[in-house]
Amino acid sequence: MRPAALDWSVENCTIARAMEILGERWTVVVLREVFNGVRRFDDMRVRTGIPRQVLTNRLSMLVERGVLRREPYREPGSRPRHEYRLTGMGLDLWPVLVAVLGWGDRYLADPEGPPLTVTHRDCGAEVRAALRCAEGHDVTEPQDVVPVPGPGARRRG
Amino acid sequence: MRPAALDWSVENCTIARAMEILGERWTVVVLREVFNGVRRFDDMRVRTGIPRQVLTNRLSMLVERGVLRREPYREPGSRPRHEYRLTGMGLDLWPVLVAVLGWGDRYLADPEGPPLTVTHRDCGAEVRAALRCAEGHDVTEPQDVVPVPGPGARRRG
DNA sequence: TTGCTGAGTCTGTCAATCAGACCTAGCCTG
DNA sequence: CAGGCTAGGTCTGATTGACAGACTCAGCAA
Repeated sequence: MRPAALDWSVENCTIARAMEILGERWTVVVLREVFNGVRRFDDMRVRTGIPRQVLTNRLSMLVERGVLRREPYREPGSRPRHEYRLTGMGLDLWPVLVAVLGWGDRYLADPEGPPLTVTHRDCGAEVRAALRCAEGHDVTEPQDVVPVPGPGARRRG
Repeated sequence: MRPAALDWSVENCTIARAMEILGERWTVVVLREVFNGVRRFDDMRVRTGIPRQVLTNRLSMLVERGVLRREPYREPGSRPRHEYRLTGMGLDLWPVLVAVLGWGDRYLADPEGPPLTVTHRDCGAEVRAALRCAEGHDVTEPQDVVPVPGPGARRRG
């Protein structure tokens, strides 16, 4: 059976566009750091082992794309510096990070368990990414999700 | 304030491990194709424009890592071939793909809207990735999620 | 004046990406 | 059974990116 997807163009696919930002080796690791509250160049570098040049590139790319912003700050007794903080666009990446974390925890963790969990501030219970439809139904089986062309779909030329 | 994360090692971080698989330029795009039902080498290549060599590499990497499997099939009147299908581990990437799609749709879509939506098979309503805690509370604000060291956490040496 | 520190830049090496040409197994047609 | 077609690749060479290690630079402090 010929997949229906073959009739539709992928030139404006938003997954591809998102992966142009997120799809470089270290980008998501940098975002993990920022979500964890690590906001300064050298802290990130020491923790992650990312080469300086690459970290510089990734951070400026993320600033340029609007995911992070540079925020000046000044600690008493040192000169003014800046740190990297999430913008609204960046904060909205939480579900992506949590989804990746959940998958990694399930298939790639060491036997003793994952090194990090995310919890709900109010009740302390573990937070996970779940799929839900606009009608409020939970979607647990992958087979229950059907991709369909959206408003911006274009036929292939 | 010094971030607590600095005390913890990241060597066994499951996000980093997941991104070793997902974090290459084309991997997620390949997965998007497979989730959309496009399972054959040439269909993918024509649709995505991925260079042959790279597509070969990505597919065999994904097979090797257990995300895809090669399935032989035979269409009447042609020789036996094989196609790529998701394993259980691969199917569990749905929440990741949907989360990326949701973010991309929100910030990177063309004005006329996203080219693809995912819907619930039963009711046809749009499916989105949401965060929920184990107690069943919905988590809508990024600030309501708190990262804490998990069972596999190691102090930094 | 010299030194320290956070946040870089510069340089050279090595690996990955990419485009484009070439190859190959099995089927089909003449 | 020779030749062609096609899906699914290899091979080759040019460009880009990752990486390590050394160097730079601004401002504070001794």
